[in-house]
Amino acid sequence: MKLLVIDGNSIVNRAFFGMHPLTNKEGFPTHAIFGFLNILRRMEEEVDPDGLCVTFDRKEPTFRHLAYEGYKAQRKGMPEELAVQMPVLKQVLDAMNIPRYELAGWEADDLIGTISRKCEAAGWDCRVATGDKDSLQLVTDHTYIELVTSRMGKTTTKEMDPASFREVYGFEPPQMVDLKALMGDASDNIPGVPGVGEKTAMALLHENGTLKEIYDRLDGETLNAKPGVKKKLTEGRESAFQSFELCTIRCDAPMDFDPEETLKKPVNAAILRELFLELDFHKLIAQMGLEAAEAPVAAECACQTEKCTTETVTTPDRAWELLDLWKDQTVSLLTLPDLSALAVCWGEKGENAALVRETDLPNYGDFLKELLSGPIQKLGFNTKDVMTQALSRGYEAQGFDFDAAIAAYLLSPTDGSYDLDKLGVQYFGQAYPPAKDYTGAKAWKDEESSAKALEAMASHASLIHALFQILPEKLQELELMTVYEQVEMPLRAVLARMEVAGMLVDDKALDQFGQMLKTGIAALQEEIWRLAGEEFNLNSTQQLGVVLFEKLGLPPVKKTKTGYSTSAEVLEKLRMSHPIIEQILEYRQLTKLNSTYVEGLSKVIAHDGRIHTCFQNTVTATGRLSSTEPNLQNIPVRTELGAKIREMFVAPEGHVLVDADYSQIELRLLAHMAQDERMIESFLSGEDIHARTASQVFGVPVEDISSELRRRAKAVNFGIVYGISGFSLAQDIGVTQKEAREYMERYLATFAGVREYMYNIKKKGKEDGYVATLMGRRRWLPELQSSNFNLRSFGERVALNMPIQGTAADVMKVAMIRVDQRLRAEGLKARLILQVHDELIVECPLEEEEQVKRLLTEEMEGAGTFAVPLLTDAASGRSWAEAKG
DNA sequence: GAGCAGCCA
DNA sequence: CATTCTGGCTGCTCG
Repeated sequence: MKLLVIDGNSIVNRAFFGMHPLTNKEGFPTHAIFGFLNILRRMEEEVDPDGLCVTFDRKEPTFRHLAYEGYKAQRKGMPEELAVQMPVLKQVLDAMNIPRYELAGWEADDLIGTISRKCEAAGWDCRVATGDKDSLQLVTDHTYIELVTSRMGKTTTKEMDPASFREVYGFEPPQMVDLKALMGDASDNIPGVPGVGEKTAMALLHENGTLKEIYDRLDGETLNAKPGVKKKLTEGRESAFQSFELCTIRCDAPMDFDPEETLKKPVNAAILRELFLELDFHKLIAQMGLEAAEAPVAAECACQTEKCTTETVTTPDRAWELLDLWKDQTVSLLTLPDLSALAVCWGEKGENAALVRETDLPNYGDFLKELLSGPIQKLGFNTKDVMTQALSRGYEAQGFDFDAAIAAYLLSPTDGSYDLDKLGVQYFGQAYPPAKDYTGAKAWKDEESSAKALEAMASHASLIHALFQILPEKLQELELMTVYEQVEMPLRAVLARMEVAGMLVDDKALDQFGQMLKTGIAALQEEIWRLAGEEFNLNSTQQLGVVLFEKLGLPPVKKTKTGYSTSAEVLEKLRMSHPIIEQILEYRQLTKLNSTYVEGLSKVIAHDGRIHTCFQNTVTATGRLSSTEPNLQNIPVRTELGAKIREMFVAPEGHVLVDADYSQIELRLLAHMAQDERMIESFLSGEDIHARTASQVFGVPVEDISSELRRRAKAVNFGIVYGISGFSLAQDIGVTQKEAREYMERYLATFAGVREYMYNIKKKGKEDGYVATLMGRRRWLPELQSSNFNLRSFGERVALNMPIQGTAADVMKVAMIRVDQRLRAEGLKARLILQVHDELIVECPLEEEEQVKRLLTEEMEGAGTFAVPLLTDAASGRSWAEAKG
């Protein structure tokens, strides 16, 4: 076991003086608290302790002051700005349930010394985070000092164990006291031996070991030192020994301390959230998952609060006995991604756990099939992946009526990941073994780690049980049940079928295309090297920057954090300045296509000749899906050469791909949500929306709109949905900022409903703390409360965009469920194989082509009813390129 | 692993 | 006053 002790005063001082000042919106200074929490969180991550506590000094005089009136005499009290933060910091620590220790008459150092020795006595290791080098005297084999230093706003820590201490100082940790007794310490007003500085002190210590020995030898006239030094020592004797007393950290402070009491406990999320809101620590609220915290959680988790009964199932008899037992109850199930091991929990609180491994149980496959596809009601986690695995084994998983990952995602879609250990802390304030214990690369490498992995799986499975007790209620409260039940849950099976179906690739053609690219790349590289006059790594932006902007002397248009920018945007501006630029742009295009698409895709073609992407349904902040391994949602289309990649995605013999996409779905939803009469009318008229916008905004008849005006209107239309600024619009369409602002102003004057919507949604977002889609999917927006302009502006853009992008995502998901349902109901062989945000692709036999086109159009257009119709374009062909129409 | 670059809706 | 348009994923270099 390991304890992390934070030297409160020392760290808060580092934070206060080492950081740029910060206040909340009322002007109350907050950066000492902010910095302290950052350091605390970082130390916790680095040290990974079992227990955690903080010590503080008190303002009362200590025994040192009483013993020596000069002690720390000239030291000033803390600045007012820092002093006012101390009580709030202590409130925060209390809300985090981190024990803090302070004792009148004693310094924090002494408490740390005492705590460290009591820790060691209890068999614990101790880590002390402090900025104070005096503490180094405490270093032992079981107590290390995490020395925190801050410079230029950056804090770094160095771990000092006995070895590293010796390396730095050349003597043993306790000798720190002797050193300081000799040298003194001006800042603490400790005199030491007047006239003896660091060099002399070090030399004396190296030769004699301790202060006591030095004086013993001085008295016995065996001390090896210059006469001057001996004189100073003789005169400074009393001062030296007094300093020795003052500098010695006491390890016997009168305090009751048991390391057990520092074991991590649940944070009081509700109080902590209040405090953080008050302090404007919105990012911390998000990082610690406190957005939805309202009241302390009542439910508890069996495996953490009481002993789980865990068994390992190794015989078919017992396995089938359990299957029979589970028929009448709801069990929670946690599987490895490849289903090669699983944990099942059952009982009132999930207090019984069964662990099953493919390697341990004969007929594991049959057991798994019965468990997944049989009548047992299951609570799961990432159940779409389980469904995919089941399908690829030839049967359908069913009875998964709860998915803790999806529930947690809907409750807070910006958390990034939903590992069960994280959810345990977030919702129960309890520490769980990390998910890495069973998903990590080395999790099953030997018996010991396997045992650990199984144990972790059992406790996580019981956590799913506990989450089932509270998350549905929260979904209900936050009006997320509709999206959960009507969209996300039924969508899982659709996605699983799509993943298993995959998309056929013409690997021969892909390979040929790659050969062609490689030839082109080699030629371009030679030519670029020739033009540059040297050979260099073209893929290195750094080397390229040197060649372009130093050797060839081209003007560096833009800089990045690390040097010159060589982005396409910059190169485009330099096109006319040097023939090399053209070649580099060409080279970039070819290498991108070859490495990301030709080689990237070739790597993931499965044995069936198809590519099976993985759709992520708990990733995006807006409710969209994402696609990985590979990402099939970013296959090139804009350039002629890039679009060739789409020719490689094909239908099998006798089949065809049908592609349908929504036409301007986001703008249509904006028209609906803003209830903007003019925009609604524009869509109802059925004319080209961008030309129509141009006509309305620029006051020119539609038939007189030039392609340039249309292009600009289109950019404004897109920009509005993203919450664009004049600057970016100007960049986008190549006009001055002034003109861009004029366009926006005219646009908003024309579409007054949109202007009002933009204002209202930001206001509502700020009041409610979140924005939502028409179906109720939410995104929390603490950024809207920020006093930081950039952060707040970001929040405002998101407030505008999320309801639109998110509603479009909801509509598409509903469409997918409907399409899948109808394809199956009508007994067609056609199957959905891909979704690209506003586009669906179905693979079907030739004879179903027309029927599928109609079906797709009907189900997509009928997926929602709004003030304007949803329209789709559908086309078909032998390849994706052809089907795109 | 961070930063850059570039692909998509 | 600076800062500047939403949401994603992958490949490459470099420390």
